[in-house]
Amino acid sequence: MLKLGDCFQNALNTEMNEHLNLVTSIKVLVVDRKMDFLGYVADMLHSCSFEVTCVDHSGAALKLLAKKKIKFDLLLIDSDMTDVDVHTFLSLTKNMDVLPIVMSEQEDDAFLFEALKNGAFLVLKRPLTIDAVRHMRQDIIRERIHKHEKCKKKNMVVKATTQATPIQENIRSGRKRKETCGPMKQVINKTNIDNNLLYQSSEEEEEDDDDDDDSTQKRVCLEWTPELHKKFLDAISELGEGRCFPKEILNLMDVPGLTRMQVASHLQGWGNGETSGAGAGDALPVPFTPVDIPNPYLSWDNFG
DNA sequence: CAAAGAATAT
DNA sequence: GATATTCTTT
Repeated sequence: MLKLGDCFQNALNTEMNEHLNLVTSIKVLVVDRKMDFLGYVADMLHSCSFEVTCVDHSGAALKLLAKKKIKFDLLLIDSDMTDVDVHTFLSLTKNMDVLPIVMSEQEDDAFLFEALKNGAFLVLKRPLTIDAVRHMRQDIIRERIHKHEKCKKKNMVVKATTQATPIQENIRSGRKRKETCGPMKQVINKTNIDNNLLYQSSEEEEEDDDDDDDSTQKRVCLEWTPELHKKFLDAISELGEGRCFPKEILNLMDVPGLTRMQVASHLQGWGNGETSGAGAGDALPVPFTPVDIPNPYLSWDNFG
């Protein structure tokens, strides 16, 4: 027997579950090279019911973020990392779906500005206080609420538009890819991030790559910021424009977390454009000195 | 097999 | 249009 009140109760329950989902299992990745501080921060985060993963250098952090095995809400980075400059690190995480928060000893505006410009959500003074952590938690929850509401709206729109269409199962346009029979390409990459991982707390979170809460997970992709691009150019000019291979560029750039593929892709895209021409619209005032470019066909137009 | 480079896909 | 991913060649 269904009483009128039950419906109401159900609605209330689902709403409560919704809220519960939005305020629990907030995952944070902490990056700090100092172990003791890492422990201190982790404890504090735990006490505010965060799920904490700690890492002692940025390379490990970038790998974890790129793998997307765990969907981190928050990235807490110490400003003085040995392996890479914070601002570079920030720009690397720009398009990943996390809120980056920088912990810093410094308080000057120059630093603050640079960090914020590079995508930091907040810059906090060290040592972290419990209050700051509580605030961070609220930031995340607010973020989640906004996302959730956007999602709900989107779903409603989708439902409305696809009302009467039969479920056309993915006949992807164009040619079919990899329909070849034979051993599936299921090479499990043995990534050894565990070497760099100090510890992972909370449960062992083994969700497959289905979307957990919020549907579409944003595709992460690297943004080639001017800083990164400068490193790239420096590497190339050091190698000589003639023979510069992605792997060597990668090594020379020495940016943790950057992959050879990404460099290759950038090289391809960059190479298609103007290669150090007579400065049509070069965005960067990089003192790029081309080394032995064979250019026997200088424009004859110059001679009338 | 690994890496580069070209061709596509997102 | 920028970046990623896949395919083909080296």
